[in-house]
Amino acid sequence: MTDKHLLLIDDDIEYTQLLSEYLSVQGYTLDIANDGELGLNMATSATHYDLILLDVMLPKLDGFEVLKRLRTSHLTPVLMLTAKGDDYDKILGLEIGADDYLAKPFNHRELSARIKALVRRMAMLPTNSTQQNLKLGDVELSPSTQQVTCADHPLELTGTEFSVLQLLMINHGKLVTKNDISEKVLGRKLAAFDRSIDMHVSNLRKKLSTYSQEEKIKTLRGAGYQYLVATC
Amino acid sequence: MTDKHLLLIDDDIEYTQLLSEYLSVQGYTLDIANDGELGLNMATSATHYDLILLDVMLPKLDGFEVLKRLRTSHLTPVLMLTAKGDDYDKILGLEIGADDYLAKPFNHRELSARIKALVRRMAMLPTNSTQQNLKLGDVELSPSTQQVTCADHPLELTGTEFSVLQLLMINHGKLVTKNDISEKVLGRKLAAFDRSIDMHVSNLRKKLSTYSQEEKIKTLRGAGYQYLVATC
DNA sequence: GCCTGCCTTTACATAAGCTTTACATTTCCT
DNA sequence: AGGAAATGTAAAGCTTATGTAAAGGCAGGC
Repeated sequence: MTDKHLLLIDDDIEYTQLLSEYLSVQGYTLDIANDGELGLNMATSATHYDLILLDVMLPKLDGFEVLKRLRTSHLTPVLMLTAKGDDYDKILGLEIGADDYLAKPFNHRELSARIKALVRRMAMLPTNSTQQNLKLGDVELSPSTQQVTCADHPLELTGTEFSVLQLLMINHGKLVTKNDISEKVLGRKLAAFDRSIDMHVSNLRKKLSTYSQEEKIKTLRGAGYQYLVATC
Repeated sequence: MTDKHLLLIDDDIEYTQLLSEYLSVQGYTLDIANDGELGLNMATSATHYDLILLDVMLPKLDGFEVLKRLRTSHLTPVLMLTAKGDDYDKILGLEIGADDYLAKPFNHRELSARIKALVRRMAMLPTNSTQQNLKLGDVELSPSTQQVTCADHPLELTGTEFSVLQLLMINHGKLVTKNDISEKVLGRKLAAFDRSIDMHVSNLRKKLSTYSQEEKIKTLRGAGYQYLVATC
């Protein structure tokens, strides 16, 4: 039913077996790593995990260290587990980027409920990563080369224009508020009377219109902008 | 620094005062509701909350009920609090849509860490994604795309019209007073002889009637308006 | 130091849409 | 029925958001 892919990093082999069975029944696919090093490798591999269950006490690389290193490159949600009921541990874990924390021994149904809650919430995130190539209608955007083409003609975009277009394309069909654009692209809150975003959008439209007639960026007055999905 | 807006729903006034102070220092803006009904109202008002802290034991409407009703229209993250350490409660809360659960008495720093973790994760979402899509009869409303369709035909609504319709649809079957509409949509009290709401409703009706005959918005004279539930 | 490119600000025209006005119509009360 | 109050709505008025050209400013490169 759920078909979500989880990674469990825990050195207690008996325990992992048990959890594995329990979570399989719930409809999750579960991979297991019995030490921190392997766990980190798997977590950062090409395999996409929807959620990582991470024990704190681990051989080779402890849970905090795994989390810290994972967070340098990945935003995968992490639920930490620990034998200690130590508050300090909890707080530290959450501070350095864990999404939830559960002290052993825990009720399996609580674990299951917390997993479900996290997965449910994560499903709301836009699926596209910022690394992915995007193609919508006659517009193609390639993050690796910073290149955008419209009807096969390359466009000369500035870095900011590129980022704005990318954000709009990732969220195509959806409203993207000016404040979101400002925060994500310019790294600052939208101030009153700040017209920068309008200008970048205006410039984008001008460049996009060079090789294509159809309107691509729609204004939602009082709200923001929206990249129109191809109607064909 | 954070500047995040939280809503605390808890009837223990002393306790809320304390938490309020504590969280203010952390840089959060905190609104407080001392009963479930008020809390639900505030949570569904035009004010956007980044996170709701919800006690289970509440006068008028208990925490579970508040959460259930909130979730019919909003996906705002909720952290539940409870005096009981009851696992069953926790699981129930998480099942019906809470994002986290903390048993009282808790370490303030743990609360703070969990809030931070949730807010951090939620910051990755587009702003308007915390509102549910609504569908009643042949009318569909989608906050993320700011799109309303009637019998599968898209309607061109203004921002205000959209918000009025959303409010009416959220409270379908119930009376929504003009003052409520004015406060939640326009952000101001309804003044005498103010006909704005009437006009917005009038325009809405006109647009809705384009593709559908049945009356959708009923006038309750002297009181307000009501979105009629589909009779089929 | 001086380009050069790009982001931001300024300024103004324009358009969108919210509010007000005015009047017709309906409802309710006595 | 008569009248007051509330509502429906077209149209005018007004406020504000937006589009965009042009000027200003800032930083990196040569």
